[in-house]
Amino acid sequence: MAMPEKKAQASDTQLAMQVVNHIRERIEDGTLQPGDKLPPEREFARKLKISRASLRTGIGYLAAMGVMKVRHGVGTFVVDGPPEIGKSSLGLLGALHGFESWQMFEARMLLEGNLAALAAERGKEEHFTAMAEEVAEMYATIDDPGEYLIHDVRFHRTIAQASGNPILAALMETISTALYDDRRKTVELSRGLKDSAEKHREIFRAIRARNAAEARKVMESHLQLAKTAQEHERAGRGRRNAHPRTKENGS
Amino acid sequence: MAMPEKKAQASDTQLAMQVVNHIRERIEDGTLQPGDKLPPEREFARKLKISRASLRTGIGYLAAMGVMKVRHGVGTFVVDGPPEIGKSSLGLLGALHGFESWQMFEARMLLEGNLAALAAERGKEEHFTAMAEEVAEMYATIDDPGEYLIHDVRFHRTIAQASGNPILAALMETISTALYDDRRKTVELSRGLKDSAEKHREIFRAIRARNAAEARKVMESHLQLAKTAQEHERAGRGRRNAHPRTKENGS
DNA sequence: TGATTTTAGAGGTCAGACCACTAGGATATA
DNA sequence: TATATCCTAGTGGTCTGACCTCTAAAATCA
Repeated sequence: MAMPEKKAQASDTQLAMQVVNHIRERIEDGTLQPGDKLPPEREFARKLKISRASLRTGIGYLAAMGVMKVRHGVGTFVVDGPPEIGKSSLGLLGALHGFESWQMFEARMLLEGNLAALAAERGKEEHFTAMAEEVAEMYATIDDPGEYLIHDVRFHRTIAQASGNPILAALMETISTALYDDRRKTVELSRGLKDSAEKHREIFRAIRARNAAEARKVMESHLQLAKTAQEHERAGRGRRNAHPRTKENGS
Repeated sequence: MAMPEKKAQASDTQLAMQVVNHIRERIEDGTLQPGDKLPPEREFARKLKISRASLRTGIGYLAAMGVMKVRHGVGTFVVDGPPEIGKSSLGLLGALHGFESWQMFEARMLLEGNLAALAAERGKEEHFTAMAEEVAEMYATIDDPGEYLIHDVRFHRTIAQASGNPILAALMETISTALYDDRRKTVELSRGLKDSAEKHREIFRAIRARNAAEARKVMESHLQLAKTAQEHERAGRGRRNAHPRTKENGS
């Protein structure tokens, strides 16, 4: 047990924080596990002796932090899957503080490079097996960019797990997610899937060989390529800078 | 301009997201700047043609992400100060996924080490000046742990800024905040403030000399010391493991 | 058997009354 | 005048309870 106690920062609504703390306790004592479903709002509110509105405020808060997941008409669940710190805040904070693309890439490269190095030092057989599998799948789906990407993501995620540091993994997950949309387009358009698969195999080999320095280096060069590819592609299609927000999120 | 468009992830409430997106646009087009105040809820809700409840849901979401700050009886403001990704989620996610202390330290050390190296490469004169000032202040407040800590934090924050990558800076800020409480106790209890100041000066010198490798190394050894000190101190006072959550968050 | 409709359960939104906090102005007091 | 106290306007916080919408599964029909 570790995380320093971090109770309701000053200024957050009392009742909402009551909900947050209640749930925190349930999580800490193991009553709530990832994937579990919360009681219906009306019932839960009655149990906590607060109004449904307040309960919802608290749940909204948890949802925003990526701890809970609300499904309309179905229920509210404890989030499952890899943790992501600050799930959806990167975009907003980015707009607010003027983050730039190259900074995202730099952050990602730095994190993944180190993740790869740590994975080389601490990875377990099971991780290697999983990585090998994903690499194989990449080769197998080299003609199906959509499928390919799934294994690509899984491969990187496995490395993150193998690093043995879930916090770093979560940070990486956060950044990757933010980069995801663009990356998807890139991968789909670039014919370089074979080269990409090759690169991934190199990374895998370095990690399995427990060569941390090499793992870091290959990983960084891999991401460097992705970055460059994306920049070219981005430069290719005309810029749409008329209005800062062109809501072209179709894809 | 950079951040990939990241519209309402599936499943988030429509109206609340409408608020979020509205504010996002205002931020992106510069209408809303850090520190700005939002209109009163009743008025704002009327303007957006949604109920106050929905508006509040959206604002709560933004507050949870660390983008907005609500002050009871005063108003709602765009957050000022250094960005922090996933402001308050680390603790919850930690409890949920079992993060451990050493992982926090490792993450911090990795981030700050790289931040220091980048600062050495890219820092500007103004940053060096600010750092020098903080170091001087540290020496000056060596007998006042409370004051000392303020400059300590500012010093590290300046390095983060000097790195030129606000995303990495934000990540480090997040982790530091989570570590803050414990760290505070540590610093107060350890008589090593003089050594600490010394260490900070070393870091500063390495950065100003633009010696990235040295900066990283010294920074890491500094944090390593802090970690060790904290562990000793933690071991010193009796453990309280009876109940996983002993709500002794007084102090 | 397979497609369609119904329905129960859960979250989403709303309106409007009332509570609580903050800051600053008005007033009383020394 | 200086200072302490009170009052009040403005703003967020909470509550109630009705009604809307969505999902998934059961019931029904072809």
